[in-house]
Amino acid sequence: MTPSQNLLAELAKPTQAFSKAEQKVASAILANPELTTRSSIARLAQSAKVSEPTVNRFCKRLGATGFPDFKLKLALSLASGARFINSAVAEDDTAPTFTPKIFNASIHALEITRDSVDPKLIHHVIDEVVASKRIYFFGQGNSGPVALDAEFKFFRFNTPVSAHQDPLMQRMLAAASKPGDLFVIISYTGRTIELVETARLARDSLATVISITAPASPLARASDLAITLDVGEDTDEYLPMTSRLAQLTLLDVIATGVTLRQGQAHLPHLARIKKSLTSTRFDNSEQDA
Amino acid sequence: MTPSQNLLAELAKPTQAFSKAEQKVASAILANPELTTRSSIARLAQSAKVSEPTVNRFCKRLGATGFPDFKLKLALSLASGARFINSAVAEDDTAPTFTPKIFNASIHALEITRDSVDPKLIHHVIDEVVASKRIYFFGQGNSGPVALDAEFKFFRFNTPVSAHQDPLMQRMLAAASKPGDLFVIISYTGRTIELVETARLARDSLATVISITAPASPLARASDLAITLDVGEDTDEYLPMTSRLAQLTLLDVIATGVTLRQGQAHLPHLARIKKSLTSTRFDNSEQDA
DNA sequence: CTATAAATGTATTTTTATTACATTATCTTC
DNA sequence: GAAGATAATGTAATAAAAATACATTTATAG
Repeated sequence: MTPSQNLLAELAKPTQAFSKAEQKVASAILANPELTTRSSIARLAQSAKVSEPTVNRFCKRLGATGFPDFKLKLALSLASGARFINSAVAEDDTAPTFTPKIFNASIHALEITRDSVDPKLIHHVIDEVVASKRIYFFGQGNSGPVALDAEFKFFRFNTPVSAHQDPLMQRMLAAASKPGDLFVIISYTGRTIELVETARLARDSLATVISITAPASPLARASDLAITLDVGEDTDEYLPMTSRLAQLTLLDVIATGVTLRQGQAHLPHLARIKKSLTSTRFDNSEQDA
Repeated sequence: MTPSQNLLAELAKPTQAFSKAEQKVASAILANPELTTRSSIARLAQSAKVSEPTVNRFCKRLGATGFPDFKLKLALSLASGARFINSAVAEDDTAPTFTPKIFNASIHALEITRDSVDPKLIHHVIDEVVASKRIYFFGQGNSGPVALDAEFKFFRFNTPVSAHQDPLMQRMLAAASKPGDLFVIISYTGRTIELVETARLARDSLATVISITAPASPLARASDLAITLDVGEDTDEYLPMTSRLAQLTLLDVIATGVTLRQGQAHLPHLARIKKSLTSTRFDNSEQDA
């Protein structure tokens, strides 16, 4: 663990072996870390009621080369992690307070996912997508729109692709599948009975099944490859499903990987698609009152 | 625009009216911004081959109170924005390298949006949602799934809600609308002709139109309230539409705001919805081989 | 060209941070 | 529980860094 990344947490940690004077410094900083990053050593020493060298020693003990370096690291840890400490939405929140909280929660979910995804697995998934002759995206409920979004994204490739939310349709497609078909099943919980059965049907027909779902869930186990997300949510009544964003971004990653794999060969195809949209748009310059 | 948020971009901007000596300072900083945050003014002056006061003036011109403050702001913009400066996906990227790039681009889009959204506007939007008798979410293309996602989200409230992607259906609904109806139109470009016309039809019928779209776009002008997003993308062939994530999160924010506004009154309603889903799921403990 | 203004640099002062060393408190051992 | 040792803290001096005032140069307009 790098001490620079979480200086604030380090300061607040009760297990820290600070001496009396150092304790004072720590609380003075925690009282207003934001201000501290713009203070002089003299000001901080005064507000902590200790001498300046004590502050300096305190900084060095925490891994900084001196006070300025400490301020820098404090500012950085303030910028990254700190905001999340109390980001639960409360009942008395108003627009200015809950708006950043929700954005931060979403950002946090993406950071977690970014740091936990296994690139090797992504690589394998891309292999499967490239090798497939047909792709189906399945999702129900909240994951339905995600599947639909994936359809738009993967439409750029020459492989036929479709998204389905209807359970019966999903079931029929899975039962009628054949080798070379790829099913990408998206489910936050991985416990939707119909989707798990659909996965089994597809695999019985020797199609490939990839899921984006919860770790160690029935769906993950029923798939050939499972990208598992553990964003950990649904606990707070007010905080929304941040997992969709992680799922969407993951699909972006896969689509990008496929694009890169296919190389320049398909760029004309993309250009044609883009061109087909221009007539539906207002010109960038033109006007309407 | 806050100069603190994007110091690096500010430095690199070619339109900046820097004098000769200041130009030197800018390039010296850009050559190694990371090092600059830990340099003294003397060191930077030397490496830029200018005098120390020139550096100091340079800092003040860019909105800092002095050199230390400038370093702080530089460090902050380095912590947030910097990762993205060269995060364009390159043709020789592989899964381990492009995966974090794409996540970072998404995170960046959310950060930008978080910092640019006007909470007052959000407040007004929530007012409209709460006041409405019926809500329609419209989107086409990539924004279609966003509209659909919103439908799921807003379904929790007692107000009837539906999402539509079909242009004809959208048009008919708008034409047949009446006061109390709320149309939320999602469009990244704000230039889709059909959606703009739909917005006008709805307003002609005295319904309310809120759009989530590009600033100063025809759609924004045709709406009662417009939440504008300027994520700035679509330039890189490989990087995906990060704006959808911003749109989705924005809708999360609005939904949360409505939930908070309605208070405890509707919690039983939510509980009933949650309960209705349990029978479709595998039990958390139970198993299947 | 000259007058003027803008830009840059030099030298100085002020502020800030660090170091060396003295003092005080705390702990250990008999 | 007192003497010696050790750690913690503070005082005062020094060094480093930054900002200022002012001089010089360079560009610009008439």
